[in-house]
Amino acid sequence: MNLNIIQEENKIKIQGLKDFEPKHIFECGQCFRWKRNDDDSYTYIAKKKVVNVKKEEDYVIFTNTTVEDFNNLWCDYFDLNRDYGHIKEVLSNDEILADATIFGHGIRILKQNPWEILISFIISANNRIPMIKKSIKTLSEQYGEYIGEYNGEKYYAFPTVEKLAELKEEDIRACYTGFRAKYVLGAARRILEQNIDLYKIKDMTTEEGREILMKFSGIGPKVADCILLFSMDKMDAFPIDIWVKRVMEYFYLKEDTKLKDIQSYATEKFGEYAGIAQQYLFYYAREKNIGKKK
DNA sequence: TTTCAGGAGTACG
DNA sequence: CGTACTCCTGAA
Repeated sequence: MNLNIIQEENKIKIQGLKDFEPKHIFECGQCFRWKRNDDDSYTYIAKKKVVNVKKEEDYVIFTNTTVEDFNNLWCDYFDLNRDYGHIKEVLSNDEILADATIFGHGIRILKQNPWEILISFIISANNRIPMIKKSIKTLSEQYGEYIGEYNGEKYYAFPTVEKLAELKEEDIRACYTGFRAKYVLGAARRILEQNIDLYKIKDMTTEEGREILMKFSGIGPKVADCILLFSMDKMDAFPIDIWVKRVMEYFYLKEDTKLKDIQSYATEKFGEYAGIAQQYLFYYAREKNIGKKK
């Protein structure tokens, strides 16, 4: 992408960034820690940095960062080297996706941290987004490293594997994780004790990765696919949550289709971009309340 | 005011 | 395959 980067004090303005809409990116179900501010900007912490992102007309403004960090960190994090325009064009051969990609035109898949995503999506099981956010926020505030303040809000890193592994189940339960506390603790201890390198899963096939992840107690097919898609570059992983199930049944399949059958239908239809299609469909379904019974 | 249904994937029977 | 798990929201 040909970008024009303008540096101003502690912020940089990027001109010509296509297919980038903060609301679409942060509210399509892939992340839980970006905080929406009153001015429609979003603030977040990653790699021990707090950054604020805002769209203003043709500019995307990154505040509290440098050109260096943008190039080394955020460029990759926001998947800026992937041509979403092309992907949308391919997906638009399907009539439904043609609509969904227009509706969520600024969606990008963030390249998030595998450990944080693994725990976050264990917490997401059978849970609602506001509660998931609350759990992760509390866990970070209690057990993560303090990084800094932005706009009056304190920001903490996500707790390390070691830190979570040494806690008691009640400590984790106190962070509103409910029955998932034992899964969170179990995952941390298992990774530590068996010296599991989550980054190695990136080099495996999606199928192999899914198999490994599902060996964790608390990780089923949906959570495994979220981890693969959101932190391991597996763009063909197709997580089926209640919204995706609804939207797939509403537009393509009959009611009460088995998850396995939805899965294989999506793989066949959307192929290597199934995961990206999933994001457009999820956002479309959730914002428009599609398929939900009254 | 209090009560209770609704919502969400996974483990386990 | 059916059922329990957890706890906040919002309607009754």
